[in-house]
Amino acid sequence: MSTANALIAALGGAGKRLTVARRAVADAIARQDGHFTAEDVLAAARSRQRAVGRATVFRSLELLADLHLVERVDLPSGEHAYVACEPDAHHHHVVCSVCGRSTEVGELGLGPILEHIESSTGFAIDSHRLEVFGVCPDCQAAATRRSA
Amino acid sequence: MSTANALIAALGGAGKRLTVARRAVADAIARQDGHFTAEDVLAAARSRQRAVGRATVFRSLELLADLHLVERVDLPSGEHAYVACEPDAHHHHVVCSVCGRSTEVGELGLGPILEHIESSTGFAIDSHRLEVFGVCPDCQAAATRRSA
DNA sequence: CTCTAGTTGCGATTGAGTCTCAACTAGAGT
DNA sequence: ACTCTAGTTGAGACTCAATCGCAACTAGAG
Repeated sequence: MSTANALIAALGGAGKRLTVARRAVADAIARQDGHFTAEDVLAAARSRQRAVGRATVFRSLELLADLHLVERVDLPSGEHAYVACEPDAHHHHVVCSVCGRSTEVGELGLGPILEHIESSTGFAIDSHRLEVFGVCPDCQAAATRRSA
Repeated sequence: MSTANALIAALGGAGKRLTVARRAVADAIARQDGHFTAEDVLAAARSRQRAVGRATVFRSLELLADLHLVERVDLPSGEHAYVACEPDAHHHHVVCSVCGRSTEVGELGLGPILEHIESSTGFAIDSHRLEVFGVCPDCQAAATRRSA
């Protein structure tokens, strides 16, 4: 599972200790498909006989979020979830509202739009969040099949 | 306070009863400047001797959100807040991270971007949320003054 | 004025997320 | 390999927003 290793390596690179608990969290995240909640990670770690304390999961998630290895997403339902993501470029997530899987999309020319907002409102914009929700190809196909 | 009346009128138009509790909630929302949390509304109603039950505030907020009279915003801190907004056009909010005041900005050519996402990912997009955080002109001025 | 479905609000409950603090350990130093 | 210590962990108590159940209430139709 290279993703878990990538997470772990990144932690090390940030001068953080590579503890067993963090490896367990990284591992749990790596095998999540799509978005996941803190509880998911907690349960995943627990079910793989490497239980991790609730507090630790939250702390690790916060740590990973700081390093931009995971990103926090607020689902339309109001739930707080996370998605693993590439740390490099600025990007956004498209979340499937049926299966929860998420896909990254790169920066897409939001820049000019933000500039426009800055100049028209006078705000000094320092962050933004674009969350897109829809139905992924798989679920669309499944839906079509079902209704046919 | 025309905003409160607008909210109330809209409720009536949607076939909902115009109860005292709802008027109180509408009133509380109308005098909020910027975003507010459910607790703010609760406290506001309470302090104006027209106390409203906690549950009722949440129900009313949900109702107003359904009618697009308020919109739910997730602050970077993870807090759930609401902002009053015009029900008409599609628009987004720019929230000041210092004072919390929010400004509406209209639709800004996000359409093409979403289409691009649809075609490149195959997702059938049904909703999106753009939240922009920055510092409003007033707070920028205040900050400049302080550091000068 | 009456009737009743839509609403309300109290209080209990849930549950995510935080905090405390003693015990533990990764990894640098020797 | 052994030691030392600051960073880290975890159990569980705790907080507090948010939800629920249900009996009482009331807006508004008839």
